[in-house]
Amino acid sequence: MEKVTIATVARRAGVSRQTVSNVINTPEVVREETRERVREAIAELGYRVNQAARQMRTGRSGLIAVRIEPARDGINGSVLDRFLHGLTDAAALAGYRVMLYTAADDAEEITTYDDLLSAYDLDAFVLTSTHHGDPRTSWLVQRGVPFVTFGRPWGAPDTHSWVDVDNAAGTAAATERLLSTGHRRIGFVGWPPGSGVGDARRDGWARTLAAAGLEDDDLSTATVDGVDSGAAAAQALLARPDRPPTALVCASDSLALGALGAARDLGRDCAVVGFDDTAVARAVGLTSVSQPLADAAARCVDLLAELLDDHAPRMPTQLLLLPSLVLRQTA
Amino acid sequence: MEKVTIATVARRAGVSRQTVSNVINTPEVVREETRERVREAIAELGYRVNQAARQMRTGRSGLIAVRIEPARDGINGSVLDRFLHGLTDAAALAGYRVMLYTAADDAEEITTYDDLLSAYDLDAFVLTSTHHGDPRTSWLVQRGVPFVTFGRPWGAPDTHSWVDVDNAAGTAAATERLLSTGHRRIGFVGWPPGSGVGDARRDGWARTLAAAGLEDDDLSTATVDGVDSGAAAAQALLARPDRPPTALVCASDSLALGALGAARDLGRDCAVVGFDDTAVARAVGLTSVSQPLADAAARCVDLLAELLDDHAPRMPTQLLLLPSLVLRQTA
DNA sequence: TTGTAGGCGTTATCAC
DNA sequence: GTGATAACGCCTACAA
Repeated sequence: MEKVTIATVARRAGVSRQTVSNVINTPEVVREETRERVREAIAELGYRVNQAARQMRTGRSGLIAVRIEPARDGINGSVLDRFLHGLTDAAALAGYRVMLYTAADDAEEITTYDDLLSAYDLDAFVLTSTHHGDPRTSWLVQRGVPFVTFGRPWGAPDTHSWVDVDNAAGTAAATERLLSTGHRRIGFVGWPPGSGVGDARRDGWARTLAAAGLEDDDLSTATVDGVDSGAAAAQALLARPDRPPTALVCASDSLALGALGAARDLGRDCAVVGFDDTAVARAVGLTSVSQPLADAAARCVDLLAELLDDHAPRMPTQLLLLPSLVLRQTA
Repeated sequence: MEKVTIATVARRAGVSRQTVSNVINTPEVVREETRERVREAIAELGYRVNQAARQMRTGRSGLIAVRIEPARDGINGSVLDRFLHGLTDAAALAGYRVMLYTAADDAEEITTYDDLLSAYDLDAFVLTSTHHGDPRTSWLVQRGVPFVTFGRPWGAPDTHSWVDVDNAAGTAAATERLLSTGHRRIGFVGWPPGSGVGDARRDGWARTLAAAGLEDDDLSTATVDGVDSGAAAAQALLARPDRPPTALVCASDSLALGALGAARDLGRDCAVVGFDDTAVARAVGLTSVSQPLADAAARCVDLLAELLDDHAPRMPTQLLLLPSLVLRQTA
């Protein structure tokens, strides 16, 4: 089986190479009859455009790069993986492929951008885990590299397109659910202030309680993420002598799992809601807020496709997606 | 900043383009003095080879493809993700990049091979989740596409290189641990026979008990994977009127988590060991067998590098890696 | 609407 | 040991 090039197709269809190229890239410019003939030849021969050759001419590779992170504490790491899967799917549909890279920190990641860009002519990047003072976005903006972030640019101006999940809406929904099932003293176990995501999750809880006239800052506690620290924090809240909470909204499934254990140890009946709908939540029947990760990934690809779709540079677009509450046994 | 090509470097170093190419690809053929001069020029200009151009000439892209699967039941899905991370790292070290693709089934995956191969000139594939009667390997062998599998070719002859983890050794270690802590009636909660992995995990348990003169087939039960089914299976075992087991080895963390719950519900003290050391195991303090995934990934890259390293086609290599037992509270 | 001519950056071949 | 030349497959002018 010889290599099938545009020339093979041209010969088979009795046209020039250029016409074949036109059929592929700008079909509207070719007469219908010719177009059909060429298409048949393409199908018969099983011709596929050679990306490398196309890339040489156009400077575009059809490749999108995204960083795969080590599964941090593991329990919440699966979020990125689900996003990755969605991204690969959506990208394939739009005619792109996903390339992976790793990096230990922001600086190393920037070095990798440089590498990837000059060696592979990457079309775009998808950044995850954005944070305050993120040096990656400014680096990319400065060189005019197309990119989208999954996660808003915390503290920085909205100069690029991004997709994010409305974390506050998630904890708000959780809190409302608890209110609707009769709870009146609803606590919150969250992270130390300063992380955009963590603050938003706390806000959703606080805002909802305030709207119900039930706000009480004493019901909120902050700690580093983890099962043990979640247990300790919940224990402190539940052991209060005066009117302890009967339900807890948690900033992560790890914290929620700890809270669940603390309640059990104290022999207390306490409703608990986690965040991220991880495998752990599914396994232990924990009610949890679920991020629409496949959807978020698809939107990232949409925005990227828009960015890469030649034509005028349009305004950066921001998308805030709503999470959903997965009801299980704990709330 | 102009595009830096091999010609720019050649001009700067005062040599021809070909000499620069030689310095990059076959340095030993260039005189040391010249080589140094060229290397300096490369560094000064920040030159990088253009993969697309190289690929056009050599037909090799420096890309390895691997399939990313949906996080199946989720609880065990993280295994693939950890492998993926290791693969990306190891590949980068060896000068390769990892490209992702998805596929709903084997047939679709084979179609994707065809696509990827003809459009992107992929250098090789890494297959995971091998199974009995896997059509993918024969397809690849037939066309001479280099590949390595993570998972042995169940039932098929060893015609290609693979890396796998010795599942039986994992459950054997778990069983030995339980024996050494005084348990004598050790049960097994596994999957229905027929899956290579599941059968191997059962074998390790059975073999170890037999060696201790304690074999008892009645202590083994099989069920589909999942927390609930694990709970049911463990419950059946533990509720036996005559000498029920005091410890359980499980084929997965999901099953183990179920077993843990069943024991608690029955008010029974029962040691439990899971398999795969997932986030859930870490979260609930479950002792579990851990696969050396980063190592496995690195070995896959080693084998691939060997395969791609020009020269004579050498014998396929098979690597069986030993898992380790992560001790936590449950055993 | 279709065809022809060049060139993208690299490496293989073959002189020098 | 080094340099000139051609070719990989495609796309973008421009000419017909």
